Order: sequence, then C-alpha cells, then structure tokens
Amino acid sequence: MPEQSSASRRDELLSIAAGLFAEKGFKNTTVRDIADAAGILSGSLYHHFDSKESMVDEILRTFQDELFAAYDEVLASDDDPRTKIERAVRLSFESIDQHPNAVAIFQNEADYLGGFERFGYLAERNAQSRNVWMTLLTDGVETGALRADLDVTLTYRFIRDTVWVAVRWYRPGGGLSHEAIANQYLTILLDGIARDGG
Amino acid sequence: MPEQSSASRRDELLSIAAGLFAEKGFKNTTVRDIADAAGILSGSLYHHFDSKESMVDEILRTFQDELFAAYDEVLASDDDPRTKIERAVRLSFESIDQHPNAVAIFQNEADYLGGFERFGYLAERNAQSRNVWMTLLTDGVETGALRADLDVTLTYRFIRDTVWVAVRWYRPGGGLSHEAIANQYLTILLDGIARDGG
DNA sequence: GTCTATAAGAAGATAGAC
DNA sequence: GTCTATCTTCTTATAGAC
Repeated sequence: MPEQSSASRRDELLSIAAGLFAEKGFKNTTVRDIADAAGILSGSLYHHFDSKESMVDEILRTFQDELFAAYDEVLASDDDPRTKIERAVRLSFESIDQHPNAVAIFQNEADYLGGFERFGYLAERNAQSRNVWMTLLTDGVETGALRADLDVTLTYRFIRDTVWVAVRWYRPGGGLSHEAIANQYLTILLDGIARDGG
Repeated sequence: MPEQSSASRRDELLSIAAGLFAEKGFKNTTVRDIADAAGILSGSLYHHFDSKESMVDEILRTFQDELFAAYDEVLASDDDPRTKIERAVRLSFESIDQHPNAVAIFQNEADYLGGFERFGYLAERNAQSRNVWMTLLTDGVETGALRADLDVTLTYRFIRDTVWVAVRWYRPGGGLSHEAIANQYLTILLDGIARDGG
C-alpha cells in the first residue's frame, strides 16, 4: 500500500515540523531544520509538501477542524449553562494535552499569519470561537448561573486567553494531568481565590 | 546639543522598531521595514545601532528595569498581603498601558530569545518575577487572606499568564482604561465569576 | 522517497561619500 | 545623520538523477 506508507511519512514529517514551529517559531524554523530533524535533505521535503507555508497550514487546519467539532458538540447538547461552560473549558485543556504543538503554533503565529489571504480562515475561526463563548456566557448570566453584573465580553477574552496560555507551561505526561489543571482552573474561575466570605 | 538630538533620534527609531517587532514579530521585521517606517535607508540604521538584535535588546532591558523597580517598591512596602497582590496586579496592567510594545515583544519573543547567551537576562528576570509572586501569594495564604488550600505555584502561573496576555487585546486610549481592566480582573480573580453562594 | 546541484531572492551588515 | 553601493550569507524552492 504505497499510499498508506506515503501518508504516514507525511504525518511524521508534519509532526516533526510542528514540534519545531512550536518550539522556535515558524519563521525561526528553516526547511533545513525540519529536514535535519527528519534525517533527510531539505530538497526532499518538497516531494511531500508544496512549501513551508503549506506545512503550517495543514497543521493548523487539522487542529482547528477537530477543536470546533468538539465545541459544536457541547453547544448542541442539552446540558445546563454552567455544565456547558465547564465542558468547554475541559475540552480546551484536553486539546492542549492532545495537540500541544498545534495549540502553541496557533497561539504564537495566528495573529501574524492571519493577515495573509491564505490564512484568512484563522480570523473566521477566531470569530466562531467568540460566538461559542459569548453564547455560553450569555446563557449563563440569563439563567442566573453566573453573576448578573458580569462583563460578558471581558470575561470571554479572559477565559479564552487564560485557558490557551497554559500551553506555555503545560507538558503532557508531566506531574499534572490536564484534568487536574482544568479542575484547578475552574475552581479559580468559578469561585475565586479569595477566602470564603473574605 | 548634538548628544541630546542624537539620543532623541535613537529613541524615535527604537520606538518605531518596537512597534514593528510587536506587530509582526522580531524575525518577521526586517531592518528595511524599520528604515522604511522611519523614512531612511536601512544602512543608516547602523549609524545608531550595532545590529537588529541590539535594538530589541535595548527595548527589553529598558522595559524590564522599570518594571522590576516597581515590583521591588511593592515588596518593600508595609501594605498587607492582599493589598500588595492588588498593587502588583495594577502596576502590571499599568505597564501594559505604558509600554504595550515592549510587553508584547517580551511575551512573544522571550522564550525563543532567552535561549541565546546575549538574552540570558530574560531567564533571570523570569526567575525574579516568580520569586516576587510566590512571596506575595505565600504571605497571602499564611495570613489567611487567601484560601488555605490554594495551589500557590499554579496560581502564580495563572496570574502571570492571565495578566500579561491582556496585551493581546488591550489598546491604550481605547474605551477601557487600564485601571478599569485591573478592577475587573481583580474581581474575577478574587471573587470568582460564580453567583454568590451558588 | 531521497539525493545532488543549484537557482533566485531576501536579509543583515559594511565602507566610504556627502 | 543619511545615502550610495555592495558584500555575504542564509533561505526557500526547483530540476533531474538514482
């Protein structure tokens, strides 16, 4: 099965590239870096991919397709608003656990890459994410699960940034599981760090 | 006064470079980009600076010297632990307001640049920041101002990341002052977003 | 699927004139 | 303090052999 073998090699190279892009940044990673890490010469990469750009494009698209499918599942469920928010937070940390490189690349490069036509879908996904969270939070306030005086827009940005920034220090397989981090995060987010009644 | 005029021009160029580094990233900004924005040719930049690297170095050093002087002042004060934490948070948002470009550059590039000997001081400053916050939070727990069961290390990373990430969307002079953001942030952080008693 | 060889352009930096 | 002119190196990408 030549196609399957070819596909595996593609995935392997993509995984190597993702690790380097995440660690050093897209621009700081040369095609020679990727080829070296894969044990081949830089020209050989072009048998598998059109360009360095198309590599990062494929990494980001694959990751985002999966992530937003998961968000859609939460939105479509009939859980109560607070449970939906918790689920959305948990699946985000799970995503950091499963695809740390893709998350890191997205966090570090999306702003810059999004300015190019080829990566316009990054801005669309950003708007889609905003819709998901604004819906969850607005429902939370309307049903009384969240404080009535909550600034929903500010809270959306707060959650978005604070969840995904964990990719900077979280290491899969380390002492702290993504479930434990999600629990701690939800505790801080939903109950605050001030002493009860303090 | 040739020195003063020279110094202003230096600062002007540094400010232009900082804006580009913050917007596009260090590696994505060429010396030609900087020169174009300043209305001169790229070669002329080297009358003022040794290299592109020395420009970002000066930007980051200046910013960090000021920031850590402010932290030291809070630490040395005789405010109670909760007030110190609030002050540290407020001065961080003020720093984002005053030096948004330097903060953005630090957030985006410190991890990568810190790997080079020349930028080793970035790792030192990182450790120093950790010490500041661990001290503030440990004091907070010991005096009963913060929950006794708080994971201090996790909370430190949480505060560090959540405060500085605001540089991604905060715009000085916009509808929201840095003081207002600090207040909202402290409300979420210290009281949580859950309904009282919910 | 990888290698050899190389083209084409971009980027950081320099020397000396003005 | 800036410009002209240019060097060198790095980087992406290509063509064709194996």
